[in-house]
Amino acid sequence: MEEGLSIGDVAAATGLSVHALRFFEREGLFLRHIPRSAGGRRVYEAADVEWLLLCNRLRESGMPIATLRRFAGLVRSGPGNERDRLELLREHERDVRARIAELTASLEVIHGKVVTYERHVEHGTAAGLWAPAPSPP
Amino acid sequence: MEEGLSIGDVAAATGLSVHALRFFEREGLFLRHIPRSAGGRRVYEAADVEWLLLCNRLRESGMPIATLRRFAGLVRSGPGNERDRLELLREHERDVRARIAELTASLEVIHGKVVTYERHVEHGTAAGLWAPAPSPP
DNA sequence: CTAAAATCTAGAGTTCGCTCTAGGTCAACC
DNA sequence: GGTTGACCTAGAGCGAACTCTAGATTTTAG
Repeated sequence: MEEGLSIGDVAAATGLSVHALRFFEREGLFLRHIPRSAGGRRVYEAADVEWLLLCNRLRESGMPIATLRRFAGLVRSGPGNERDRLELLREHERDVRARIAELTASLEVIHGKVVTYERHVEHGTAAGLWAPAPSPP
Repeated sequence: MEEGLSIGDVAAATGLSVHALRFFEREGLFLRHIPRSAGGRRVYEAADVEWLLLCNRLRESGMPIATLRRFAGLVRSGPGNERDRLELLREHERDVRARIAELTASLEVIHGKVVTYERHVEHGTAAGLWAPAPSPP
């Protein structure tokens, strides 16, 4: 057992499938070319896993692959473009905040419906319910 | 100009495209069969628009079309299944809260990155930045 | 009356983000 | 040394949710 992680190790460590890892590589989402062993297998390092964990955060928070690729490209091309990286991250932060606000607004509507239905189920009050013939939403 | 809204009116009122409205109909997302005019055109009513606005909220908050179809089916089949509707809505509310929590957690990580880059850009501190050769994330 | 705009149906096409298959090679265990 | 299991490449396939096309009809405006 040498230094270096197999694709299976990385999959286990990141929650990504081996298919997804090969896909990420094709998409140019890594910070470096992943070297191969004598037998042609990918050999990863801990830093790759850390990067992938950040990628997971960015993906989970709704960043599209294309944007992630841009960010990876900026990081890959080394120091000097930190302003660009900052701008990209700030924009994503704005998007995430907007998405949270939107979800919170929807949540209030949905919770209102839940409360209405709870009252209906418990007290037989039908006011505010959607129904085809008798009562509306 | 009689009672009844054209598909274009409903598109304008809901923000959905006319294509999407026809698609929604094929998918069984309406609470009733939308009647046609003498010339074969869809004739909607205000209640359809209200339902679509709720659909928009549910869709924006991440409810899949399949679930929306189940909900529409419950409402369509009239009184008697309010417990099922309540359960469906509660489950969705749980999903939305979970999604908000996930986004909030990611937001903290992202905001941390933003702060790190801000410090770097303003003070030349590179600690905590991803870079290929010199400095890691 | 005519030309343009809106609508119709049926079905094909698109985008995103993987996921899976086929047909191998390579490595690890007993 | 053989057989299982992990891995390889290239490329096809998939599910979700629309979106668009084609070709015909209908409505509206001038």
